[in-house]
Amino acid sequence: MKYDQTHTLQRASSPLGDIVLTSTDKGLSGLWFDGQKHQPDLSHCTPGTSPTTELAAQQITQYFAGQRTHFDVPLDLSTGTAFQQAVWQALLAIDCGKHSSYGAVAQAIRNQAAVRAVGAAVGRNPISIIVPCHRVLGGNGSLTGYAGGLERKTALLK
Amino acid sequence: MKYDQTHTLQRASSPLGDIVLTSTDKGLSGLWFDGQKHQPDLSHCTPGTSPTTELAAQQITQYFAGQRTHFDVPLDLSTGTAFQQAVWQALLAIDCGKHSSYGAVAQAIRNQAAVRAVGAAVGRNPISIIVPCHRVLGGNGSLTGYAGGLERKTALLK
DNA sequence: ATTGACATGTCCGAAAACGGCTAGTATTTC
DNA sequence: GAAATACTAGCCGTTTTCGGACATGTCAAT
Repeated sequence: MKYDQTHTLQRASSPLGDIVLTSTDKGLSGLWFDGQKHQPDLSHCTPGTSPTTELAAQQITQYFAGQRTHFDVPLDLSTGTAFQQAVWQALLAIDCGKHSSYGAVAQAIRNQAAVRAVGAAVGRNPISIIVPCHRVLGGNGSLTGYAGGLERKTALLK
Repeated sequence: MKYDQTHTLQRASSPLGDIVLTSTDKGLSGLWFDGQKHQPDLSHCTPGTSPTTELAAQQITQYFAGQRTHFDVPLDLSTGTAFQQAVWQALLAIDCGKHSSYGAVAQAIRNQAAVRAVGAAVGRNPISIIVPCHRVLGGNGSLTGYAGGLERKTALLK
């Protein structure tokens, strides 16, 4: 996946490491930990800030400070396929403090059998933290994987 | 083994501890001492009473009072495998006051060699007391085991 | 075009373990 | 010697465990 020049790119830092934010005119389009897995090619983005990235960075800071459990930044998830968007939308329904499983998500999008595909889609989540991909555990409650590293996943589940 | 909602579940008490009775429309399907071994999952039963459980509870009371040596409650043993049902049927043929052995039961069901399997089946007897699993002793007349505890077994052999 | 690898979960078959045993040999006891 | 224990190895249905196979959507690499 290549993000084009219409994406604004801003850098910031967090207790769990530096992060990168990107946005389009439709909303926040990306949020990755530095050097995490599945990070797309951002070389064509125009560095800088935008109201959206600024707002997101601010809310992320509050979130890590424990002063926020819910985000209200406009999101632009149009980069994914229809299936991926459905999965990511389902993730947004998991409230702070709750968990889910890959099977449950598959059920939520009425595609019971696509459990494995859900796993792949969750892994490609472009907006860490805000789209709570870290709240998805294995069916038996076990931590399974995280594009940013398992230690970050456990930290986010505090 | 899981007992479904079609089973009615009633509680009662006896000199040897509290007991649980379950029934279907075909007859009494279970009778266990509270918390005994091999008790199946009863969480899906509908609590309440039925003519069958009432009758059984009444006859059990009489039995413990020494006023009864034989039961005539309709039984539903369909929960077990074919082998288990055969064993349980064989147990019903042991009159009050008499004993048998695992080997003898094996012989009774024409499966001479399945002595050990008989032991396992006897242990899973779903209807304590009425199906007299406590009257089965070791080949040398020794008490061997009882899902509800050996002390109950000796007490029942009074 | 094809293939293979994934942040999984379910199902089915085969294999192994586990008993409310027993009869047959060893070892111990008088 | 005889009689009490102790260990052994078969017996067989059930239960538990384990190992594949499979389904699904995407992406990266042939």
